[in-house]
This record gives sequence, C-alpha cells and structure tokens, in this order.
Amino acid sequence: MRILYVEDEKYLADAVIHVLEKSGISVDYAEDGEEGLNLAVKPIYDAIVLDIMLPKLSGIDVLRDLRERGIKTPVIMLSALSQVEDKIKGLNYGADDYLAKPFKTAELAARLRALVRRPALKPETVISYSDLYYNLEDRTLNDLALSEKEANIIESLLKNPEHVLSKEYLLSHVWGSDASGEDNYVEVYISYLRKKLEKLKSKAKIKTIRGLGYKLCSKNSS
Amino acid sequence: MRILYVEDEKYLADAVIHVLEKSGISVDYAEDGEEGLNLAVKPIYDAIVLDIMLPKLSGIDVLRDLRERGIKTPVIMLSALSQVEDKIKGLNYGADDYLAKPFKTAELAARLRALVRRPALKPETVISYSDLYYNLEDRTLNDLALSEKEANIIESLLKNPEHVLSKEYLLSHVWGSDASGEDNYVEVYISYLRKKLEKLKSKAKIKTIRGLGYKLCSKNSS
DNA sequence: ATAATATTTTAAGGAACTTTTAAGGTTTCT
DNA sequence: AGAAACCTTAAAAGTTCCTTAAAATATTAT
Repeated sequence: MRILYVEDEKYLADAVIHVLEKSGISVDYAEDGEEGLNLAVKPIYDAIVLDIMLPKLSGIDVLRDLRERGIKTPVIMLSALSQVEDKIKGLNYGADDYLAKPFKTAELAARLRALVRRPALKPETVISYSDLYYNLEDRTLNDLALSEKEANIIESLLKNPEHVLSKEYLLSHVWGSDASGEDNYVEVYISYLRKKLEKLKSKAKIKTIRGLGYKLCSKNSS
Repeated sequence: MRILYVEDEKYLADAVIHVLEKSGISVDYAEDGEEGLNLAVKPIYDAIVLDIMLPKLSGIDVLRDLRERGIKTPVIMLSALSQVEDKIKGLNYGADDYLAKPFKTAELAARLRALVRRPALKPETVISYSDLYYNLEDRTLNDLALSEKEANIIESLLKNPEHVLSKEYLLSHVWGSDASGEDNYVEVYISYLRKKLEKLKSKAKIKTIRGLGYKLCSKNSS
C-alpha cells in the first residue's frame, strides 16, 4: 500500500512515517497544501492523509479541489482541534474518515487498512514507481499513450524496479520466446522510452548496466 | 406515509424532520450510511431520502447495495454539491429523484408525495455519463435519434464509461456472438457516433486505444 | 404494393501509427 | 588504439484505423 501524507509538523511526520513504513505502508510526504495537491492528483496512492491546518492551502482546500477534479482517492483528515466543525466540513467535502490529533499511529494504520480494503472488486490496473504510473488497461504512462512494445517493456521494468533486466529477458517477454537474438530491438525501444520519460520530466530513468541489461531507477539514487 | 431519512448533519436533519412530520409524513432517521442501510432494507418505507456524503457508507454505496439486493423502494438523493456527476451517478444506480442542497423542505415533501404516487417498479430507462443521456426506450441520445447499431454501441460504451472495450466485445454484443471478424463494422459505426457526438457538442468523446479498442471519456479527462 | 427513406454491409483508398531494419556514431573497457 | 557494447536515427515495411460512398437490405409511408 502506498499513501500520501500531508503534514507541516516535521517532527510528527517523521515519527508517523517511521511507524507506518515499519508496518509495511509506503509513504510519500508533502509539507504543505500546495505540494500535497500536486502529488495527490496522481493516481498512484491508495489513500491520502491530510492535515487540516497546512501552509499555503488548507487540507479542506486540497480535499475540495481533489473531489472537484473527480479524483476519488480515499482521504483521512487530521485535525489538531477536535472541532466538530472541521470534521463536518471535511466529511461533507468527501473525506472518507477523520482522526483527531493527537492520535496513535497504530490507529491511523488500522484506519488506512480499513479504508483501502473497501473497494476490493477492482483488480490492480495501475503499476507505479517513483513518479511514474502505468495504466495496464489503456497502456498509458502518466497519461501518455504508448505503443504495444513500449508498453510491454515499461511494464516489465515497473514490475522489477531497481532490478537489472537483461536484453534476453526483455526480448523473450516482449517479442516472444523465439525471437532470435535481435538485441537491437530492445535498444531501439529503450531509446524510445527514454525519450518519453524525458518528455514526462520524470524523475525515473532507465539505466544501462553494460553487459548485463537495463534497470529502472529514480534519478537521485545511485 | 413513512420514510427513512439518512443524513449526518444533525441540525439540518432536526429541522427537516420537524417540517415533514408536521405535514403528515412519518420519518425514521439514520445518522450514517451503515445505520441507514440496516433500516432501508426493511420493507416498511414508502421512500428513502439519502444524503450522498455520509460517514461509513456513502449514499451512493447504500443505494447500490439496496438495488443489488433487489430492494426497489423509491429513493431521493441529496447532495451538498450541485455536481451533475453525483446526480448522474445516483440516477444510474437507480435513484428515483435528486435534490441539491440547500433545498426547501416543502419541496422535498412535494417530491416525496409525487414519488410515492408513482408506480414503483419503473425499470431504468436512461443511462448517462458526463453530459450524455441515452434513452433506452426510444433510442435517443440527448434527444437525437440513433439507429439500432449506433444505439447498441453507445449503450455498451455508456455502461462501461472510461473503460476500454475491444472491437471483439462490441462485435459480439452488437452484432451477435457469431458475427465473423468484421472489425470494419465497428469502425464505421464508431465513426458515425463520433459525428453525432460532435453534432451534440458533447464533452464526451470516444477515444481510440490502438490495438485495444475504444473508450468513452470526458473531453477534459486524461 | 410501390415508392421513398433509412439502415446496414461492403469495399477501397489513404492516413496514422508501429515495428523492423540498417547504418553510422558514441561510449566503455582492455 | 581497437573491439565490443550500446545509442540514435530514419527510412522501409507492416498494421491498424478512419472515412467515404455505393450497393444491398430493411423499414415506413402513400
């Protein structure tokens, strides 16, 4: 499970993130409402945890904006005040749950799991890594259409992020197990994909491991 | 007449209930979706008034659940936002009427009376998405007449909005499961339909997903 | 029943996109 | 430097899709 946590109190955030990650929840973090909104619009989160009092844009503002854009990612609102007013406002704007500060991180984790369990009927249709999200249904990468071969390659890479995939592996998975050793196929398509990653200004990139293959990784990693 | 009213804003609920009871309508009250659903399944209500934004289960969830269980009690949906999306979703899941907040309690009472007077088992006759509404009874799309094939295709698309439907799927659903692989049938009719969507100046459009099929989507989405 | 009208099928050219192929250029390693 | 691995590009070949219009069929009105 991957969630977005928007919170301006860094110390609190650090502690909460630490506990959540330990319990197997992957957390992206934003420090203010604006940054939070920019991340929240991406369809890569299973849930969003929104503090109400935030710099730049309040949690309520972020939530309203999201819902107005038709984004239905489940949201848990956090409020320092246990003011009923805020709770009501949040729920009215389409929040899915509400938690008063201070809270036990374990409870947050539990509520997240409850929230994400709900729509169990849809098979996973999006694979994401870093700032990339690939939609299996319509073969779009961050809403950019890919051709079949491009799609199959990025799918393989996204399913094995930060792992080296050999040309032979990609050849057999994308072109079929018989495809005779045309390594150049793979090279050409890796090149196409790199261009598209550029175009998307993605932080992720495809690294060449000379003699071994290719590896998808985030720009700021080794 | 006895109705169920599901609403989480207590102050509003109190006021509305007061007025309805005064005008001779007996009101049961539930505070969240879960409680509402538990009551709504009982065959004792002439109608149900459902707020959309509710804790635990949304009004949409409650409605869907009811209809899935075959319970046909008339439902009026309430929404704080006057968002067409919500209205349409509600009507699609089998709501019988819709009222935007804020509303005059007198109007709610009038609609309730109108609804209860109606024959209850009216089969769904309109499917809608975005700014499109397709009438199954007379095969009109936004009041524009369609031919049988056109109608069947748009019906399939409207029943699976924002999902990719393959040509094979459309062929078998519209022409019959035997129809030999004449993909061109589908292409021709998609072309006709696109012309009609243009003519209607609809925000919705039919997108081609090369190699996969077609997808109905709202112009300003992905 | 016949004509007028509408719908569906068929067909074909071409537009748009994908994949393959090939060739020359760059990087990396010894 | 030389070889191997890799990158990039673009043209050629291959597919899929779009559009149109005429032919065939069905429907409706007279």
